[in-house]
Amino acid sequence: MLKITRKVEYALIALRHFQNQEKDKLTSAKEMSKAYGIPQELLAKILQRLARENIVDAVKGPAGGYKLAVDPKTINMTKFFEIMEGPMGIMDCYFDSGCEQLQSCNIRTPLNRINDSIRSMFDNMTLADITY
Amino acid sequence: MLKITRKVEYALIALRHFQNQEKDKLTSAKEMSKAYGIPQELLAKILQRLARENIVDAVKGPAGGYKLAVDPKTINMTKFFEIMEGPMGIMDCYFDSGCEQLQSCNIRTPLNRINDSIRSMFDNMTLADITY
DNA sequence: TTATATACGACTATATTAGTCGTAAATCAT
DNA sequence: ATGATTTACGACTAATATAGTCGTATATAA
Repeated sequence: MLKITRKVEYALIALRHFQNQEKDKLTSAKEMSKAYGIPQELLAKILQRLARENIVDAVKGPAGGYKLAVDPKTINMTKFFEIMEGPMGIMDCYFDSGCEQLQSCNIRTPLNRINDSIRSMFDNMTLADITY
Repeated sequence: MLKITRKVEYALIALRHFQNQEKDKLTSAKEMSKAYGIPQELLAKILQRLARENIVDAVKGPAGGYKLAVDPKTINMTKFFEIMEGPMGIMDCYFDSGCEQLQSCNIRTPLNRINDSIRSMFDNMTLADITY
């Protein structure tokens, strides 16, 4: 119920890590997984996604690793969550239209309002608000 | 990711139903399950919990059913969610202290802030805001 | 006494999330 | 060149959480 996933959690830990780091210092998935007690393969996949989305830069080879590619101020949290997890809504019918009960549903409108509130809260927040 | 559960969803549908209803009119789980396409046993369990919490009154026997017991204005949403689902927090360590990674965790404080924001948003909302 | 309804715990099924594994490709040092 | 190290990525398995079902008991109106 209204929980963020580990995928998001680990991504935030990683991003915050980069911030506490010299600007262009690389950190490998291995180092980081040790430092924070996160399964290495899982963290690796998460860093890979962040790299694909150009939030971090990846450098291959020995002494390779990852570093921040952008200023965290420029990435809003709604976008960030949706990069990591796909559409963010407290109920599926915010995006999906495949709900059988739509006819008889009497709570769609108020839940949409709540949804909008949560989204706008995260819209008005950037990665920097979390990683600083 | 940040989803409400069907348990909560069905509970809200039920409560809204009662509001659109004559004040003391009883509705059985069976009727309601038909009207909204919700599995009867599941809805029944949810109504039973609402009854246990004195949010609705239950009347047994033929022609029995449920009706609102309180003014929805008097129940705040945080409390309501926690009645239905237990502790509400975007991460477990908001309540639990059993996290192995606490030492190295670098995102607890900012996530707590977000959590507080969400909770206070729901604290400032009553059931009536959803069921009207 | 029968039919209907709530009460409730135990159980099963399904979906989501978390984590692992195998393999490929880039890169650096020797 | 070759081996060690690291990213890249999809397929797979494991664990957990959510959704839904079932059996049985109890109350009550007709």
